[in-house]
Amino acid sequence: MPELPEVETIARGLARAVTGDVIESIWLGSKPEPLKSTAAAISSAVVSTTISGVRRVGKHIVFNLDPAAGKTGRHRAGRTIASANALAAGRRLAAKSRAARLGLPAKPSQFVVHLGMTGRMLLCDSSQEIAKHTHAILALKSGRELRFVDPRRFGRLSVSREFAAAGAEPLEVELEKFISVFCGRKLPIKSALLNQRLLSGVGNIYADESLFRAAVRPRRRAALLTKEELRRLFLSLKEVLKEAIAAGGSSVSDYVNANGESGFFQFQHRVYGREGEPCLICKTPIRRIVIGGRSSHYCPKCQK
DNA sequence: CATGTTTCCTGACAGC
DNA sequence: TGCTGTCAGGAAACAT
Repeated sequence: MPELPEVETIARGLARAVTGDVIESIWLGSKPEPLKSTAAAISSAVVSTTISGVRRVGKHIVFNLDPAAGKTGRHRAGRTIASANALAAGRRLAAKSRAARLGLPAKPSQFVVHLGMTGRMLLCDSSQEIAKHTHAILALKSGRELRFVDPRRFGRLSVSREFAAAGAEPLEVELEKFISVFCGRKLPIKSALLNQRLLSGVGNIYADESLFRAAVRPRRRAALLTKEELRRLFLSLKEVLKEAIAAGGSSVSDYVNANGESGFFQFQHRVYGREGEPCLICKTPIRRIVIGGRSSHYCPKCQK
């Protein structure tokens, strides 16, 4: 399940690998769920653009697209994508943008990917077999392909002019702002951490891990945490996110980076997925409860 | 508005 | 073996 550290790892890998490459065509699967924008809007925003950068915003991967590539001429006639069986129902779109047709200078745009639970954004050689549950393929001038694969279809694809996350970035937010975000919130601190309007990018694993490090129980009402507890949470969250990024993220279900490699932060989890196992500090069995429909792991002795 | 609940979706796994 | 049922979870939609 990709959260901030996993998406950061993927975005960094993609930035290194595809910045400067040109998107020549896009294929979108027949299942409409992963598309937040219309297929036509995605196609016209994406085709014949140069990828000028890739970055993470919250749990989103944002591709910055420079339309300059569209001016250099028509993109090639599309290569036939293999495995027609699996892909026959899809739409292959390589239409020029409206601006390009009208001879207007096209504006930069952004291709935004949310991986949901099981989404992957893989950089593949075009000769590689197309995996089951592939919902989008971006063909690049270099001959490679960016493929969006998502069995559970909780992931989302969209295009935007200036994508911005609603909540604060946990790695950038300052203490004062962090404290004010939880002010007056009656919901459990665990739920508040997961609320993307408050903070962007924190998911179930790092919510549990940061609460353990801060010695705060997940069910505590956010508004009732002391300033000192919020300060500890603030520091713990930044710390655990940085450590996880350094480890290439956590591979708990099927997360892999853009090159299909696993992370290894799952071996450093102190409470997540450790129900019944001894607390690493006091040996008390780690407890698992459900808060807002999310499994939550904590040490009943260390966390108050 | 704030908060709680349901929904989407498929693979993995337990139990029979 | 193979079926059925349950669970996992991000975030939007819906209900309270």
